[in-house]
Amino acid sequence: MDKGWCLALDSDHPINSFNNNTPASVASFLKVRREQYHYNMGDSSTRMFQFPMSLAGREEQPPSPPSSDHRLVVGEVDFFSEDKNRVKVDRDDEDDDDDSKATNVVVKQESSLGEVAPRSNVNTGLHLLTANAGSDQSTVDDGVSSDADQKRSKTELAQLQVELQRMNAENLKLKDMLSQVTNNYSALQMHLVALMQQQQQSNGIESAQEQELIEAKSDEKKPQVVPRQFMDLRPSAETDELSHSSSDERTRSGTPATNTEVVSGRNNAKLEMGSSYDQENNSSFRDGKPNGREESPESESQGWNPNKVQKLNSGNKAAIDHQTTEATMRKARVSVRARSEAPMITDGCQWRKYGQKMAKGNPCPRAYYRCTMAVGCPVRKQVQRCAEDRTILITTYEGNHNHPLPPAAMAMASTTTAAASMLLSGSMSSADGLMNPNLLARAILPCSSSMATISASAPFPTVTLDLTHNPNPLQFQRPPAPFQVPFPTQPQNFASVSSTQLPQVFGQALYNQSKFSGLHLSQELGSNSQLHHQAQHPSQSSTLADTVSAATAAITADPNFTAALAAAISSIIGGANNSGGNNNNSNANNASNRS
DNA sequence: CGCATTTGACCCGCGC
DNA sequence: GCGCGGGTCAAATGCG
Repeated sequence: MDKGWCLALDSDHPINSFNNNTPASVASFLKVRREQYHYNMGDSSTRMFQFPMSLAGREEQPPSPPSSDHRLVVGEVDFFSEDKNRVKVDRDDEDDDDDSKATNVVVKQESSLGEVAPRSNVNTGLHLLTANAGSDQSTVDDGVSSDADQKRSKTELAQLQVELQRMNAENLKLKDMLSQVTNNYSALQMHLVALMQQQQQSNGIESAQEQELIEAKSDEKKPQVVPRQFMDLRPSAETDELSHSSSDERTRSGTPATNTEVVSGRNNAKLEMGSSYDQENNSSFRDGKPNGREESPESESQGWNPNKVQKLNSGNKAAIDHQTTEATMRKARVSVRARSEAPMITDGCQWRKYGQKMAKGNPCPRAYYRCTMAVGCPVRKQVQRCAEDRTILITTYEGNHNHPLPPAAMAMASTTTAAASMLLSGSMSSADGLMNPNLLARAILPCSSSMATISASAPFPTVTLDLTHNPNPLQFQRPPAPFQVPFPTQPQNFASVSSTQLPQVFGQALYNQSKFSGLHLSQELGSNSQLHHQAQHPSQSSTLADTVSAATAAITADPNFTAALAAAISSIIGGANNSGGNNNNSNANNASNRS
């Protein structure tokens, strides 16, 4: 500890370090003072030097006073405690900024506590410490400080304390706001899903028999299914069973409840986490049956309960319904097209290549990667160059990370998750299972719907973000450096965001609906939010974090986004009439083509 | 030696 | 049922 304090001693320690607004920073600041004071005053200052120590010890150090004498002092002068002394000081400071008053209070406490250090000593120490280091030496040499200096230093200290407390209070407020927003968002989501579920039920019924059957099923499923779609993109565990059963069985009443129960333990856990866990849980993308391979005891993911419901509802419906249902059962994918000379875009995650195949219709091989940032992380991606334009790199992401992500990875991860989330949630909505891609795209990318396309023709619901065009032609004329997501570019307005920033903007736009932007502030908060994976590492701040924050701020502040999102939700709710429900995404074809 | 990549084999779904 | 193509596995290989 002491060593640490010594190291913390910085002669140039700026007062404005308090901007960090953390007790730790204050503590370190005070530590410096203590160290200097101790140096100046020698042993006689022992008690007094406990003053700063108590401050520091509160936050970052175990209270281990060198001697018992100091205990009283520690307790009494701890500004972070709720004790009366502190309150008194605060009140005095707030009520009256009079320097002398504040000074008096402090001195009183110290005097009463320690009864040792003469006022001059205390003041001298504070003065020395408060003043810049350069002046310390001179002051020490003089051995005496003026009352004005003493008062000034005391006042400054008091002001800093007040400021600190004010910031703490503000911080708490922000936290409350964040949690409130998160809760509201979750509640809204649940409500929306519930509404859609109801509409599904009412609309999907074609015959009395079917209706009965369906109702029975949906009742069983409701509680579990509904949340899952939003809270967890990952394919429901039921999938496993579903996969086991033949397609014929799917249309039948099947065993949704049973299925759910089978995996309920896992699902519940995930739901409780609120998150993120992986959607795919594992290994394979295919929706096939369970394969005996190592990774997938649990399953492959394919389906969602809503899908089942739909199937039940429209069991004998046309091939279209079947098609859309099938597609929905698979995982949503997010495909990003970007120009890059690099073999792979830098998205902040660690990937391990596990396969490469030649895809039909493209002379360029397709590489398969899986996320290695955590064991068992289900996220995979495929990387392939565009056949037409080899400078375009197509990266397709699947799944959600089941581990915290560094800020650098968060942008893309949140992008994919948000896109998938949007895709799936939107897919529930539209009539005849087809949703308006423009609407969705607009909701996702309010500034340029043309960049996001949705494909139902692909084997998986896929959102494609085309970052190869730039709404603002001037912005994309950057050298063909390896594509990096996101670019730590200068902050810009959301409305004029460059295509290269879209991933992060895109992701954050939705991601932050649940997490809000302040996220960097606390880790604890992250656990609440439902949609996803990532709990950030606050420690890894960087320009990226700043960029993300800037984008987030811009997005949340952008009325267009709000409007677009509202429109999307309205459409989803309103458009559910025809739909059997949940299905997917529709239209535009693109992305992954299975030739 | 450990880890990552390569690459052929295998599994699976789908269409014919 | 067979072939095709996508996706994954895992032994072989390469690299630091």
